Amino acid sequence: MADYNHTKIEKKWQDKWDQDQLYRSLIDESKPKHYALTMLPYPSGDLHNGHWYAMAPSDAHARYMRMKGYNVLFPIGFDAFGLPAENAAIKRGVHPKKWTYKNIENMRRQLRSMGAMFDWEREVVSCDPEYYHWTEWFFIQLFKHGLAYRKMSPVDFCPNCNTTLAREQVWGEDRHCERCNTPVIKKDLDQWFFRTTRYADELLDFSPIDWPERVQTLQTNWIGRSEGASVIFKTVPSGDDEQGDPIEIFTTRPDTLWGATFMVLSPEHPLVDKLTPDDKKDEVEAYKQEAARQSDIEREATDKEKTGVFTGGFAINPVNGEKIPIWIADYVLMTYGTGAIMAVPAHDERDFEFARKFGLPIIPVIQPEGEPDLDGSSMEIAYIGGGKMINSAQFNGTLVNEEKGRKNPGLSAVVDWLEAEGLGKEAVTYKLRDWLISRQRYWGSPIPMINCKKCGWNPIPEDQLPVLLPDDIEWKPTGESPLKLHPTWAKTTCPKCGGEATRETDTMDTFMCSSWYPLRYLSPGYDQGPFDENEYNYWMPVDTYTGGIEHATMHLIYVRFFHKALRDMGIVKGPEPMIQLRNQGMVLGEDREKMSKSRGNVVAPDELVRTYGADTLRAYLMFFARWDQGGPWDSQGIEGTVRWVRRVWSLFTDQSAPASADAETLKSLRRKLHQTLESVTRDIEQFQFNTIISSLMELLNEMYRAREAGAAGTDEWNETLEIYLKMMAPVCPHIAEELWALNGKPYSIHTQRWPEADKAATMVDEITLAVQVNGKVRDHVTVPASASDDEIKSAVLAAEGVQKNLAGKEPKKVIIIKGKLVSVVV
RNA sequence: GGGGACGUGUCGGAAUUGGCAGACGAGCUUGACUUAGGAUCAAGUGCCGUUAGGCGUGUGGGUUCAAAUCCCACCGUCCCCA
Repeated sequence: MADYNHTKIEKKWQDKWDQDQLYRSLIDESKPKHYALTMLPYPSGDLHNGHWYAMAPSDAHARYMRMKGYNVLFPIGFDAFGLPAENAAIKRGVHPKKWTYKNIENMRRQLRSMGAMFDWEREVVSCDPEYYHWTEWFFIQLFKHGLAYRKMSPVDFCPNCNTTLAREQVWGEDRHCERCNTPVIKKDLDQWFFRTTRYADELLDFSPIDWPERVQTLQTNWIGRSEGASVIFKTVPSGDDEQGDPIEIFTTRPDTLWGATFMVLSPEHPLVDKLTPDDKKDEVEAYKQEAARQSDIEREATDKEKTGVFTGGFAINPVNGEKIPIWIADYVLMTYGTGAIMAVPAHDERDFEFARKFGLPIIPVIQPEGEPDLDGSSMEIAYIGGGKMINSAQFNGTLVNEEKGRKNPGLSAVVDWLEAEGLGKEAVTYKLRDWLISRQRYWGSPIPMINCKKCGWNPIPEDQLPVLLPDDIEWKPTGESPLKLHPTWAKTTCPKCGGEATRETDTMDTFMCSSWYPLRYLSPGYDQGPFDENEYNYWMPVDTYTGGIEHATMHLIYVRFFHKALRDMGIVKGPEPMIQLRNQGMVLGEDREKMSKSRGNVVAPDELVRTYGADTLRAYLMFFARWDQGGPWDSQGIEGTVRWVRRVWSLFTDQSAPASADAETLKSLRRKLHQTLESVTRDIEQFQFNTIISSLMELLNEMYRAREAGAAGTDEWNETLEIYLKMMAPVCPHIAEELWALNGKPYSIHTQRWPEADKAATMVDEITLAVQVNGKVRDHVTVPASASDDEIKSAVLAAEGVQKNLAGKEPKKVIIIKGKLVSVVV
């Protein structure tokens, strides 16, 4: 038999599968559907090992589902808008469009070399006008339903490059520009937002979906729901009786209102200037400047030395009429709650530190039961726990526990009272913010909006979509959207009054493109809408979604928000777009660092495919680490997988040994086969790819031994060969197909049914039990599988190792774990 | 600072979720074949010990007949925080 030539075999079958449209996925009502989706790549130009690591196992799972009898859709496409294309244009003068499509061309070739079951007829490219037509259309639908709105918002801006920066272009603790290292500043621009916050509560409900606990935790923290109350404080700016603007605060602890001894505003709070008398202005202004320089994480860090400035203004605590000073401090963020807090130093760590540092009064209002009375002047730390309310007028004695929100009796009672008195109301805030989608960029989907001096902002009529990106653009990093500098593009007429008007020149965040791409795969050429209803009804929702966990708080929230918004507009159905989510880990370089060109630790899959073949690379990627954890690449380690594939080849192509095996050999071969089938089936369903390969290796070793014992040619042997290839097919599709054909089986192995394990074959006649005496293994006994507890017990007590260790004593207890071990307690 | 994940041989990892720790593979050692070996095949490989046996899943404690797995404290590593 010929040697294993992976290059020839892989080419041969890829061509044949292509020609036969083996992976074309069409609606087939006679079969259950399975929509398997892997996150679409950004066309950076080179498919890296991370892509293979994500996609090859996903493909194996999709192939398994197909063999299980599902009609499987496993599409692929390109998330093709984005900043790198524009950077290439600025640096090298290549047009983003040209750069992107050239990269896509190369990546298509690389993706094909993987031998995945992608249906290429369904490929989508998000920068195609046929695609972004509908990205724009969705924007208009969101706008029409009040989910898109315009608001002033700060952007990161590099004063040296004179340009707005994306978040990923801002680096380091000091937040500097990636290109020139200048610290960035904030600049306010009018921008478009989507109302993700409207869905905050629904996004917290994961009950309809099977997503990893970790992603649920990340999203829950990101959304950051907290229950409490909003309370209005009146102000007296200069300390006399003159009425100032009221300040609304949000607190999760309204039960501690009586302990509020001062108030803290975020330095950015709009009322700061009004509250500050002239003699304090310089000091306050200086502090504001300083605070603006820091990141939110730094500002919120509780281990940081507290800083702040007294504004000179005062507020009236509405529950007791006390006049309390208003400070500003960087630990209060304008972006959370109302940007203002009441400070209760006795019961909040940060307020406590602040009060101690600046000598502000500390009044305990919660007394822990069974403890000495708290004393504000001698307390060493804030008391956070529950207890009885004190110093709180009519609420004295009310119980406060550690629960949050309404579940806390004291808190609930105070909220009811605040509402009855008109002093405040129950409130919920979220850390989640509305999604800012404007980008001052060229290479993105245009925002299909027109601004008219008379009629304001209106969407472009839908029959005029898509708004096309112009090709003739100049590349100057000016800080403005390149579209703004185009001489004619922005000039248009108002769709309402027909007068002169201008187009929106910002483009959309590319997460907008990826928020709906599963829908476009359904019918990529469809021009009557974003997708064909028939295809939708058959395929959606996505059954299995795979990709990196790094998208947990971005793409994976946006895609859920988007679906829920579309559902409320009647465009899609169901509570969620993706039922099952599984995340792979990351392949690190051999130096255990993240792979990157600058570190020079990148492993190129093209080269590995050339050397070892796609099948071996696929198998090794599944074998070398836990899929959900990832790990460092080991260029030596792949040799084990190389040997395995070669040994498979060699066993299947050389079966010349005679058939003269004894019954026990054949029985145990068959037992191992069906045990392996059970574990491989279980593992593939649980995305535990590494143990699939180990099980197949173990079975192969057993097969070699059985062949040595003369098993070749027997029925059991032939059954083993057939099932072995079927189990191997999802992992190594090419070699499985080749050996299948060489063994004279009907094309294609990939349309075969996944075999069912023969439960009876996995059973053993005799079982060997480990025997423990006082927790230590002292002997083993072999008993018939059908032995009763009494029979096992007498066999165990007769065993030499047990006798020896009992030393004549009577066992107190004998615990029998069926099929495993027996524990004798003396 | 907060939130989360993790810690098993020289290395990657396994352990059917409380039941014989170290499957499978890499590496290493020895041997066979060989002009040759970075090919292939065979045997061995957690630590201590000549054996009997003892010890062993980051450290210390606890629960249990039984703990890598559950609980508590500590140490360490990694990830996330618009």
